[in-house]
Amino acid sequence: MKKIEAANAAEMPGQPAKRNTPQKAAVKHALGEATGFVSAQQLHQTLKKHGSTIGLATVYRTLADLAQAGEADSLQSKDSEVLYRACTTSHHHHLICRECGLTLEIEAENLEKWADKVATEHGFVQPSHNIDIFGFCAACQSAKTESGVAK
Amino acid sequence: MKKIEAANAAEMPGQPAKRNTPQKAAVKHALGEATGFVSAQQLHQTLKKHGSTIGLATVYRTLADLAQAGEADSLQSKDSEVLYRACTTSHHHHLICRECGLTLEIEAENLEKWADKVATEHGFVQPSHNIDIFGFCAACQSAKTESGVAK
DNA sequence: TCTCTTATTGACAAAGATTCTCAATAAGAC
DNA sequence: GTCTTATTGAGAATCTTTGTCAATAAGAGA
Repeated sequence: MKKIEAANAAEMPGQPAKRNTPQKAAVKHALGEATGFVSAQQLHQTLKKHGSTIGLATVYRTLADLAQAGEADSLQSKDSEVLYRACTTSHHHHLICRECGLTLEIEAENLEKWADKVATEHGFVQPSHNIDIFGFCAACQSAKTESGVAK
Repeated sequence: MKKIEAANAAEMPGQPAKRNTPQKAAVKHALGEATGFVSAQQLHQTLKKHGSTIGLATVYRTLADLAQAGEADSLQSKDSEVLYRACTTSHHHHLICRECGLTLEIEAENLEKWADKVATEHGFVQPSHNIDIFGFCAACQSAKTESGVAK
């Protein structure tokens, strides 16, 4: 509590200089390893299973940071928990298997334009959108059919 | 606990015959009155304000039923709570104001086709999708500009 | 390399939404 | 009217997520 007026010019206001820690690296790595969307809880379990002593709060904090930095996408599951996934930073959408969680990134330039157009037509500004497609992937589909669980 | 083997043939399996109650009607009515998406908590507050003694659990149960019956649409808010809205049972999407919650129903036939096509192309079956557009409606926009809170 | 500031961490508490439990009530059929 | 049982309300219980705070350690400078 000695230097008060030092950090006033060199840094972004409100961004106090991030530090690289093994915990962040671990979360990032674990997220990259996951095949589809995973919850913070799941990620925490996985990390512990691999010997990490990382705290649950840290996992939440790191995921929130990644999501804000655009390095992860988030999504609400049916069970009211938030799921995360490592992603490219460019804008895109997802095709997600309801059974196994397999996730494909899809692009849809026309869709972006359509969404913006609809918003503008109705007088809305700063439009953003949520577009995700769900279904059963080929593998899960045949697995289901074979076991006779046809709806 | 006397008759055990009676209800085996006449009723749908697992659907024990719904009953009409004033509580259900009240929830349904309150949901219809709301202008945009509302949470179960909000709805419960509203109902209490109007003199109803309905329980919170009942509101949750009723909303879940309505959503399942296709009479209400649900949506996850940023604060990890589920929002509901009375809707037409036909398939549609929403254009939602981030500020005041004003909600417009929009149709997009081409979009439906596109979503199904993308899913099919990647081997996915039984496709469904989540498409919602957010933005600031004209009213909220001008309110913001006038108060000088331009981003 | 050593020191110093302070961002970050981990353990736990706390908040908040949703679900569960269960005795009491009342809808609908006979 | 009677009876069965779906439904209700109140509160407990559960679950996810966020906040708190002392202890730790990353990174810059000496």
